[in-house]
Amino acid sequence: MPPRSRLRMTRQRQVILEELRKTRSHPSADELYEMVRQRLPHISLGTVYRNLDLLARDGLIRKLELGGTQKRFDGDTSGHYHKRCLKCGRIEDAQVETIAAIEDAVKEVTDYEIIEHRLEFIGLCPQCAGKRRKLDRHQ
Amino acid sequence: MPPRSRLRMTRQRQVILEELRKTRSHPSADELYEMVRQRLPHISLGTVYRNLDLLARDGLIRKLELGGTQKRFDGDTSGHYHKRCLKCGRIEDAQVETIAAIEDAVKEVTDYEIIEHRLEFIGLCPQCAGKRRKLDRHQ
DNA sequence: TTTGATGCAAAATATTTGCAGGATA
DNA sequence: TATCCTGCAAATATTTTGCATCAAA
Repeated sequence: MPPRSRLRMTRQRQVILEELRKTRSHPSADELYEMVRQRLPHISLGTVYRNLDLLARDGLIRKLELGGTQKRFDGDTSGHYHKRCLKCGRIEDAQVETIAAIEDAVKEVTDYEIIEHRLEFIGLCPQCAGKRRKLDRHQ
Repeated sequence: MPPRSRLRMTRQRQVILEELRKTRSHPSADELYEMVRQRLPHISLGTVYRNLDLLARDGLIRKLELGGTQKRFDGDTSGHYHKRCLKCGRIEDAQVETIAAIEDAVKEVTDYEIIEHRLEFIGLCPQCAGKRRKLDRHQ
């Protein structure tokens, strides 16, 4: 039997996990740091980074490696896709079913051992698309 | 008519473009810097970064925002997917057709203006998978 | 010539880590 | 009580930028 997780459920870890699960905004480490600081004013950013990494390794959360300069985190570990706004960087869940069969074609032709896949839709969120249209009209 | 690109084809820019198109390895900025330095020993890393950004904006190359800490660059701008090794970080092209229809379902239910999608297959490359199997056997 | 581009170095961003003291199981 | 964890600060890693000079068109 594989060794159980050795993670202690410290106050900091618990609050980080709760705050991340409470939001749908896929926050970056420093955004989450600000959220957590409302409840634990003395927590350090280093602790947030360390815990996000440990929680992700443990499968309790997901570390997202999408566009932008910062990594983002997702409290929802169920398989799902994301959509991302090119202009404001917002990331939301895509409301479509995951496609299990999508890996089949690759598995047939590749020498890789495929473990999972990631699908991301890229475009403009309603707000940013609206702004752009207005600008287009006037320019 | 949209304004033509204002990019001057400097020696540095040209060599960066050539070296990137010459490889299939999706190099990071500093890897490309080393490659380019073989031909232009005095080029600076800042110039490489600046040019990669400009060339990507201009659509001559692609900036890849995949896993890992560094951004990677692709001289092949045709639509294609990638596979990535979890262990060594290698990124290769996935030899499967792109699925144009994949955006249809999202477009139906989303308020986003979808421009493109990105699909990535994640797993272990043959070398790393092989190593792992060997380790498994002996441990 | 005009104006975008370069090299250099410093700055900005994002993340990781060493360490001494503290908390969890 | 044995470890694992935390806060703090320093260290890394990656990318961007100001500026004087250079070079493409």
